[in-house]
Amino acid sequence: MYLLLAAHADGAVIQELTAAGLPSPGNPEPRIIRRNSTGESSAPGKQPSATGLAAVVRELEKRRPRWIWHRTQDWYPALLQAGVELERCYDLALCGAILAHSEFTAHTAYAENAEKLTQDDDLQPPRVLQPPPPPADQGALFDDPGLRSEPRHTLDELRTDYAAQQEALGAASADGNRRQRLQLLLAAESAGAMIAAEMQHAGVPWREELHEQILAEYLGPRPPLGHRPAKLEALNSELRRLLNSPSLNPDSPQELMRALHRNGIEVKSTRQWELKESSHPAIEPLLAYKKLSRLHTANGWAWLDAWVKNGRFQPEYVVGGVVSGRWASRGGGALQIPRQIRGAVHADPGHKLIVADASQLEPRVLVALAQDSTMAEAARDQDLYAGIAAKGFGGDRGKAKMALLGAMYGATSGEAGRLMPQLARTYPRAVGFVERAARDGEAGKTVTSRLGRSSPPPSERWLLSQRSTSAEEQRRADSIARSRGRFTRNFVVQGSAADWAACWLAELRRRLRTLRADGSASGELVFFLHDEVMVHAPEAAVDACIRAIEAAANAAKELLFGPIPVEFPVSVAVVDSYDHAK
DNA sequence: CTTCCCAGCGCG
DNA sequence: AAAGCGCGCTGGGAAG
Repeated sequence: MYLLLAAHADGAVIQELTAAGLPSPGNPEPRIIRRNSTGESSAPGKQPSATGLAAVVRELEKRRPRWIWHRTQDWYPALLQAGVELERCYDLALCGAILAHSEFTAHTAYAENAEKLTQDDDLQPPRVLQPPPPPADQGALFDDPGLRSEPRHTLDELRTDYAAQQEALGAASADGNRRQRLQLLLAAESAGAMIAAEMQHAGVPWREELHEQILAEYLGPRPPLGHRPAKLEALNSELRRLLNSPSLNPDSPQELMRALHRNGIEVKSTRQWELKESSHPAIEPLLAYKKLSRLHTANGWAWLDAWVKNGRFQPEYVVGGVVSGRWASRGGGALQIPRQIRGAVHADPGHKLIVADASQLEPRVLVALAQDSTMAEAARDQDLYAGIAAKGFGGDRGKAKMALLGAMYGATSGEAGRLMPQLARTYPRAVGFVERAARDGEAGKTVTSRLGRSSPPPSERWLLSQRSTSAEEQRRADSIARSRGRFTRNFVVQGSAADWAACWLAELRRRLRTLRADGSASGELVFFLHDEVMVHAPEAAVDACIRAIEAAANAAKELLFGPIPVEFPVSVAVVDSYDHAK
C-alpha cells in the first residue's frame, strides 16, 4: 500500500496510490486532514492539529503502507514528536536527486527533464535557501508539519513526480541487476532519512557533568563569558614571554606567524606538523595551547550549553548531504565528536552503548568492486592490511596500509606514491579499478557507485580548462583534470562504502524493530558515523542487538555484491562510555 | 555593521 | 613523515 502525504493549504492531504504512482482505483479520492478538524479534544500542551494528523497517520500505519512524501525532514520529526513511528517511506526529494543523476537512468526522460531544469536554473537568480529548521525543542508542538512555508508542491505534483521516478526506475538498464541495485539504493536512502530523523529525535546520551569534569581537567574552572580559561591563559602568558610579544593573540595565525618569524622560527604556516619540525622552546606550549584552544572553542562550555539538553545531544543529520552518499550534519559538529570528550557519551542506568564499526570498510569495498580474487584471498584475514602485507609487501603492514590508502586517494608523491607500482604488480585488478575511475574522471566522464549513485558532472572550471591553448593554460588544465581524477577515483570507493553503510543501517533498523515488535528487549540507534553505529540498549537486549548488527552487516554485503568470498567484519564494543570503545 | 573566505583542526 | 579523498565548525580578517 502506498500513501502519498502532502501539504495542503488547509492542513495535510493523503492519497492512496498504486505502485506505479496512479491514484488507487479502489480509493481514488484524496483525504484532506484539516487543521483542528479531526475531532480530537485538545490535550493540554498539544495542539489539536498535531493530534489530528498524527492520529490519522498512526491509524493508517496499521496497514503498513509505504509513506510517500516530498521530504522526510518536513514530516517525520513532528510525527515522532507526537509519538508516531513509521515503518517505511519513499523520500521523493532524495530519490529524485539520485535518479536525476544516476548513470543507470541516464537515458530516461526523468534524467533529461532534470537536466533541463538545471539548465533553466542557471538562467535564474540563485534560489533562496530554506530557512534553517527550528531547534528540536520548538518542534515539540507539532504545529505545522510541512507547512512552515507555503506548500510548494501540490498533491498532483508529487504524485506525478513519483510516477515519473517509478518509470525511470523501471527503465533502468537490466544488465548486472542495475535496476534492482538502484531500487535498493532508493529504499536504503529513504530508510536512512527515517533513521536520521529517529536518531535526531532520540539523541546521543550525553552526561553533562562528565563533560564538565573533562573540561575542568583540561582547561580549569569555567571562565566568565568571553574570557580564556585559566590553563589557556597561563599558556598564553608563557607564549608571550617566550616569543617576546607582550600582546600576542595566538588565535590569530597572522600575528602568530609574525611572532614566530621574529624569533627565528621559519615556518610557512602555523600547522601542527610544521611547528613540530622546530625545536624552539615556545613550540611545546604553543602546541598545547592550540590543542586546548580547540577543545574550548569547538566543544567547550558554550557548545555544551547550545547542544546538550536533558542529557541528550540532538544534532541534525543531513542525508544525501555529501555527493558520495555519505551523510553530513548540521549543528554541533555531530560527525566530529573529538576523542577527548567521548567520555561524556554515557549510557543511561541499566543500559549499554553498543559501538560497532565496519573494519577497514573502504579497502574491502574496493576488493569486492574490483573482484580482485588475489586481494580477496589476502583479505580473508581479520586484519586486511596484514593479509595484504603478507603477499606483496614482505609482511610490512604499515607499507601495505599506506599503499592501499594511497591507491584509493590518488597519492602521487611521498612514500604512498612510491609504493603504487608495488601494489599494482601484486593486485592489478584492484589498482586497475581505481585507475580506471581516475582516468574517466580526468576525461570528464561520470563514475558510479555500486548501487547507482553517480558523481556530479565536471565543474565549470573543468569545462573551461578544456579549451586551453597556451602551454601555461594546458598545465593548469592538466592539474584540474588530475584533481577531478582523484575525486572520481575516491568516489567509487567512498560512494560504494556509503551504499553498504546505508544498507547496513536500514537492515539493522529493521531487525531492531522486529525485536521490539516481538516484545523482546531492543535497542535504539543513536549515532551513525560513515562506518560506525551506536546502539543504546537495556542490558537485557545487548546480545540480541549485537546479533542484529552482525546479521545486518552480512545482509548488506549480500545485497550489494551477492555471495562473494569477501568478508565485511564488524568490530563490536559493549561499553558504558564511548571513550572505552576502540 | 554584516557577509564572506581562509586557516586550522576535528572526524571518517 | 605529512602527500592524496569527503565533510563541519571556529575565530580572524578582509571586503562590502
